[in-house]
Amino acid sequence: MGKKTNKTVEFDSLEQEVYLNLWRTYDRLRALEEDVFGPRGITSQQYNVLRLLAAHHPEPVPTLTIANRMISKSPDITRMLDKLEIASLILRTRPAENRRLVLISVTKNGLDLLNDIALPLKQCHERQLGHLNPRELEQLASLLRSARKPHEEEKKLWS
Amino acid sequence: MGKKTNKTVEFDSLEQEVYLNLWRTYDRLRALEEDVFGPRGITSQQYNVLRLLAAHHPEPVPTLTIANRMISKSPDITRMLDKLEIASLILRTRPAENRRLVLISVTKNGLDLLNDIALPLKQCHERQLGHLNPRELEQLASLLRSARKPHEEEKKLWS
DNA sequence: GGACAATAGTTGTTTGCACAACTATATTCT
DNA sequence: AGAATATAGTTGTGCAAACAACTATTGTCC
Repeated sequence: MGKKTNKTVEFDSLEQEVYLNLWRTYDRLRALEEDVFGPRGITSQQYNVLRLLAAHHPEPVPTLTIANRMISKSPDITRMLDKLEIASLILRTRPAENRRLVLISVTKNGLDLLNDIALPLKQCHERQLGHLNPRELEQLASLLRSARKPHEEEKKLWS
Repeated sequence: MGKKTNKTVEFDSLEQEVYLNLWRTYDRLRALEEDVFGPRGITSQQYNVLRLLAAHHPEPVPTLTIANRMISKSPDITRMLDKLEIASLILRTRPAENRRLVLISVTKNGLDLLNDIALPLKQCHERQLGHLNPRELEQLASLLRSARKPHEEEKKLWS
């Protein structure tokens, strides 16, 4: 009784164990990424949007296409793009042919930011996962893909 | 040029690929869990706190010990416990021996909620990951543990 | 035993996320 | 051509997370 117990919380199932490990691991690695993005005044979601736009550059991309390709879906896409526009990292245009669309393109500023962040980010990824060998990394990526496969909506092919 | 390109965003490194897969997979599976917790007016963080308290029950646990064992660290522990206390799922006491501490214990209500949620949650985990076989699940859990190992502070042994 | 430091929580503030309701534009169907 | 429907974004609101500054209590050490 009086003894300071250090009981561990057992898992209820193997599936739960995997899920909690997934959560914890994501959380730990995310914290490292935030050390890269935070000081540069950008979130990792915003970075991924810029990355997507750069991949399509110089073609612009409609707002909701971006939203659908985001890793973590954000109904807040408008306000997020607002911030990127204020920082003049992106540009919005409303084409005359279809005035419902708002087309987004990355600016020179945006491309420069991507460029500046590339090396520190690569180093961050190295710190995050560089201790695993390529075989383990491939295996992990593959298992993660299988894990979420039944839960992916088609058409939403991010990255 | 005029052609509707459907360019995919390439990964800059294997590590980045794994990290983005981790993020996406976590996000997809989390959405499923929220379907279980949301309607019951509890978050998965709160659930994990109750689970921790139940594992120690009837011994109470100090506030910051809980905070340190949480999967995703929350500086917001006080306000989170406020909500659990209002829902009378936990109880707070300030021991006379050390009045800095606030000891938390789970109530009958809290234990009942855990009980009610156990089956639907188990079914959710089954939906999340039941399509992987036990060998794959073990392998995934193991790779996830290795992945975050260098980033775990000792002493913060969650679960 | 009184100043200083360490421990344990709390509160303030800002930003991000989620859900839903809303506006504007284009397409379809009779 | 005009009503109904579908598409594309935007805005309102409430809740949760992140970071830092603050209070209260206890322990340490001349």
